[in-house]
Amino acid sequence: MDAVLQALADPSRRTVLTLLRDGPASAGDLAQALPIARPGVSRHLRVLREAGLVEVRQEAQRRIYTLRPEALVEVDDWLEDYRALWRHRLDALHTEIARGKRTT
Amino acid sequence: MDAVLQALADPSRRTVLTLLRDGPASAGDLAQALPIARPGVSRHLRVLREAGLVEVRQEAQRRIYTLRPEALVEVDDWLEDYRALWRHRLDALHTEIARGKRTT
DNA sequence: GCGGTACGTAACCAATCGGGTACATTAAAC
DNA sequence: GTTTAATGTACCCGATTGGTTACGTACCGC
Repeated sequence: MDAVLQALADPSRRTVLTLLRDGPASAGDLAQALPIARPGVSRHLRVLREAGLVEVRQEAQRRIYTLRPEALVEVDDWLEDYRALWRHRLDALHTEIARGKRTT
Repeated sequence: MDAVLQALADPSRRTVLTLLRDGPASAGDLAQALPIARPGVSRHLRVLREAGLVEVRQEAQRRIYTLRPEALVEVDDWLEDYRALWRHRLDALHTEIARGKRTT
């Protein structure tokens, strides 16, 4: 969980995930799609891999990266504890509007 | 969105959110529950506030922080694009694995 | 007023991060 | 075996982070 949220904090890494949603891609392809040089992308990919968000397979000299969306289930589960709260809050808000009241 | 994920990357800040799930708390209370000194907590609270994850109200000398779980809806929405993917993956693991195609 | 309490902010510092360039490595092609 | 392509790693460097202590500020009780 920690590693996943850490990985998601960086915009470049989130872009990589977005790109991989369209299908697997090589490190070079990903680097070309980003505004940073290849070694930088390589390090981002390492972080994503260690967080379990992508997996890699070797294909000749290329390393093909694939999205592992299951890793995001951790985040989904973490959110679960808050979902009830924000739903309750939105409900309460609607109720207050309906009744014309305010709290606190 | 960016600010929210940035805020969530730090474990101390996530702990603050967890604490606030039990109800509003003063900055001092939160600091006492964390292994870091009050000024550090103050800065964490600032980050959380600027991300919209908490809100403050003044009560005499104390500043009472309240969770704003709605801010997490952003993350929930961001996850949405991936949810379909991981469900599909879990659902049809055996059939989809054979997919080795890609475009150049 | 004056002192104490509860904060936030400023200044500082060590550590980490995210970028770059240069080099190492691996596999294919010849 | 030498060359070329693809990619990771090592190293450096400036910026940011997360923690500290010291200080400033607002509020209450006296």
